[in-house]
Amino acid sequence: MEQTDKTYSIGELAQEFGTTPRAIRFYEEKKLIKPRRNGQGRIYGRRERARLLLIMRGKRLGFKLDDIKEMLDLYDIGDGQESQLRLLHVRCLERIANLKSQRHDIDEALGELDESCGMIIRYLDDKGCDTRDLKRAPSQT
Amino acid sequence: MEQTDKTYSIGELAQEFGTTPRAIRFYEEKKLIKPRRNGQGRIYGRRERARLLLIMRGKRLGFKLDDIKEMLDLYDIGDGQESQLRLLHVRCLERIANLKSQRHDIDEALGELDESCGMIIRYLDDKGCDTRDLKRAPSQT
DNA sequence: CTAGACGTTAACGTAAACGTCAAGGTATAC
DNA sequence: GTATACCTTGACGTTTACGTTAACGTCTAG
Repeated sequence: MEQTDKTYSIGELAQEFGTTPRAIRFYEEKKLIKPRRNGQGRIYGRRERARLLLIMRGKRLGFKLDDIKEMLDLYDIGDGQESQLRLLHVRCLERIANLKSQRHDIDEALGELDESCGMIIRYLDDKGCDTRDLKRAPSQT
Repeated sequence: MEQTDKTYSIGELAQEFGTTPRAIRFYEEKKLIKPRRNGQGRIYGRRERARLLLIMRGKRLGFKLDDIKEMLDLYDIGDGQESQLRLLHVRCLERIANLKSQRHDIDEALGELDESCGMIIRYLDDKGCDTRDLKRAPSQT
């Protein structure tokens, strides 16, 4: 029989997820997690670990903690699933639209910046300055 | 002879640049602009208007006010120009790298989000739910 | 016994760019 | 005179996700 009830300390989880104890306590303060208690100490089980995983993922995707909390809460009720998944789907679409808009803004800014660089170089060239060093590393990445 | 010394009130400039008087005063507080005074009233001339233009442009490009201030200050000294333009060039390159990195993060998030949407739909499909409405508007924009 | 390593709560600090009062001056229109 | 619109300074509020003390408890090694 395997031990299926492994538990973790706050420090362990922090390391595992590349964050800090402070952050994890913060999530608790924000009601995203609710670990068991051993007196004053916190004990995290598989369930809490899983939630943390979802939290970190949500953060990577750029959701706010409030949004993540909403999703987790839905997941918790876990009954009618369908409407919950639909809401999740909506949230994802919203986020996608948001990100696409951001990417668009970034592309525009990149365009302007590229122009600016060009203008600067041309200006310096005209003045007879040495601009060879500025011409390295064009637009890549 | 044309009147080459047109002046503006704070409200006029705010409107023209699609911002608010509060914001413009804030830029002053941050030493980005220094309008003349008529007693307690602020008077903006062409020079100030031009600076505001640069500020708004800087903001569009995602520079922080501190960075913008640095650039404006350089522009002000306006003597050795060359080293100043070089610094400006560096700032632009930095910003470009930054934005490209951001865009990369966004693309990754978009990938994950797209997957998520797919998973949700497949899951609901499997459960025999009607997902036709979720399938509209795929990935465009 | 004592030092370390880890944990705890509580509460204030931080960054960025303004928003939002409060409380009043000034100038124009009627 | 008075209503109206625009201006002023000053100062605290907002948002988000924690960081950073302070001051103290707990457990294990030596």
